[in-house]
Amino acid sequence: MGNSKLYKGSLSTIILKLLSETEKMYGYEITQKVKILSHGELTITEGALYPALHKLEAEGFLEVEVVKVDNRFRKYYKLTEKGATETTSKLEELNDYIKTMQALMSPSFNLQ
Amino acid sequence: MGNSKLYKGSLSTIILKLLSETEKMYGYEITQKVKILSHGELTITEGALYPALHKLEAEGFLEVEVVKVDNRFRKYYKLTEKGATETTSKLEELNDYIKTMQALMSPSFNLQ
DNA sequence: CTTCATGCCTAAGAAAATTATGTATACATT
DNA sequence: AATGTATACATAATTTTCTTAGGCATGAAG
Repeated sequence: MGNSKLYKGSLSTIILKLLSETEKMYGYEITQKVKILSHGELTITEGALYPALHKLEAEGFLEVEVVKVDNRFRKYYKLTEKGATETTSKLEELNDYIKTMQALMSPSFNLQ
Repeated sequence: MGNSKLYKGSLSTIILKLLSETEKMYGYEITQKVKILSHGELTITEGALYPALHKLEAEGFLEVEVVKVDNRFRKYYKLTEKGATETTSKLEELNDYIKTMQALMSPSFNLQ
């Protein structure tokens, strides 16, 4: 377990998708959720996550709300409208990629 | 067409898989085959392909045979034994990744 | 004689990870 | 009291792997 490789380019799609379902989440929560949903197959490193969140925010896809909980602060992220649109297009892109890869991996299904 | 994004990390898997089916191929041939199999969805740029081929060769996964055809030379690549093993593990890795992504993208299927 | 297809190549730069830290709180264990 | 683990944020250096943009050469078609 814990060894499914993260293909570069898919992290932002994962973040957006999770936020399209949970309204608002903070970074650490995202890493835990990914572990659970992937049954321990995928670990999001913090060195990848936080820069990705900051970039999505800078692009206007996420907005932040800082909340103090138990004397610790959390930065909750949620989708903007622009971010919701982006999520749709990222998901489509991922599905296209998976279809394309399956076509390449199963060439016998593609003889015309 | 021609806009399916190449997720970083998948190119070597594509090359290995194609070579596991066609015995020997040269670079240009690989770019054309990918276009056909992906129905024009995916274009492998030469700037990505040739360095990737050289790396796979350096790692001992491919071996080269230079052939002169029509006064032009071609570099045919074929899998080594080590390369065949690597292909199997790369394909498994890709399948795991796709399964994991589908789990993340369809969380309703993952409630325990 | 210019363009397109075939066929190889590399260099500069960007994108997006990994790896390795650093900071801080709080709780449990030794 | 000291250490480790979990929570929670962050950045810096490095590596991997692309994209973009070019170069070189042959041969056919226009």
